Amino acid sequence: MVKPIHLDEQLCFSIYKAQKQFNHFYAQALAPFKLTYPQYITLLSLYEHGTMSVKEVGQTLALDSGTLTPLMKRLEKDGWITRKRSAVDERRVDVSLTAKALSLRDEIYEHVGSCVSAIDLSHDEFEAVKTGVDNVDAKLTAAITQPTR
Amino acid sequence: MVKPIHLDEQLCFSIYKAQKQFNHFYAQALAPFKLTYPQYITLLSLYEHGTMSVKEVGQTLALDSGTLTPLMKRLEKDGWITRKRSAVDERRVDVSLTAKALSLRDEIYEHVGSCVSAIDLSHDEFEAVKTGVDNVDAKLTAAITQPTR
DNA sequence: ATCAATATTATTGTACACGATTATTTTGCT
DNA sequence: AGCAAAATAATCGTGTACAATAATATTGAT
Repeated sequence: MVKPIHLDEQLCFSIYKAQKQFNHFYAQALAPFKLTYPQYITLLSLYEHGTMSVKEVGQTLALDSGTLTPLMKRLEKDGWITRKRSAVDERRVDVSLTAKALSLRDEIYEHVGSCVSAIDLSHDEFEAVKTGVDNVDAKLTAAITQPTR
Repeated sequence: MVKPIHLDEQLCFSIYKAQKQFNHFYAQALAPFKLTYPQYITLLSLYEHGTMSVKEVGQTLALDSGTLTPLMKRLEKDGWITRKRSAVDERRVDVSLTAKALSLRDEIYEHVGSCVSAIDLSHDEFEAVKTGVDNVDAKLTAAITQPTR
């Protein structure tokens, strides 16, 4: 007497698909800048907080060095950021935005903003979904750290 | 006069993080079976629909052969599925569940079900979030195929 | 001051994801 | 029948993710 699991009734699957659609959406929106979505949110975090260590960027994005180190190297190669060992603490690598990144900031904001507003989603629904998803994320975090019973 | 973009106010970022948490959650839940989340949903689809071609599986999961071919080979190596060229249409590769997969089905359903119920989420909120996310997914799909204006 | 514990980044290995291309087979048009 | 167009998988290249490990630097307790 086991209840069958139907894929289309799974919240995880809805979120899995929506995340892929967002990726696709941002791939189009960011194409003029030749940025991927993870690269874009890395820049967003740096625009917001200024120069940070790799660790600190990782905390804002929930990513570790295994993901960020190669991603940062690509951003550096494409002239968006610079990476420099901290003189104060030689373990740290400080990541800073280049003049190019700073000068293109408003253009990115404007272009992405116009693409996003093309999604026909009311402010209220946006907020409702975001609150709900954030809550699910929190519940998952609690369920993961906690033993399952 | 460009409005700044704050990462934590972005719905895409909430969904991005929630998807990663689900991945983490299922990695724990599926550890006894040595399955990843994408492998798990592939089995779910096969449990639901029976033998299908790679193309058909791809349609149920929104994945293409570039992802599925190597994933299927791993599932085959681990004894979950068999792959066979269709006799009727030599272009197709039919994917079928093995006796192992069929015999473990209820065990997987039960174990995953108990893990999921450990997430403290009311039925109503579950439905509300899922409906909202599905709607966002649909709006994104419309925004992508449609030109941005 | 010493040295074990800790912190930070980089590296390695495995597994997706997906666009683009290739190889093979089937279908549809004449 | 003959052949261009379409369909299906596989392959290749690039870019995440993340666990585990390694390498180096810092801190803290004695």
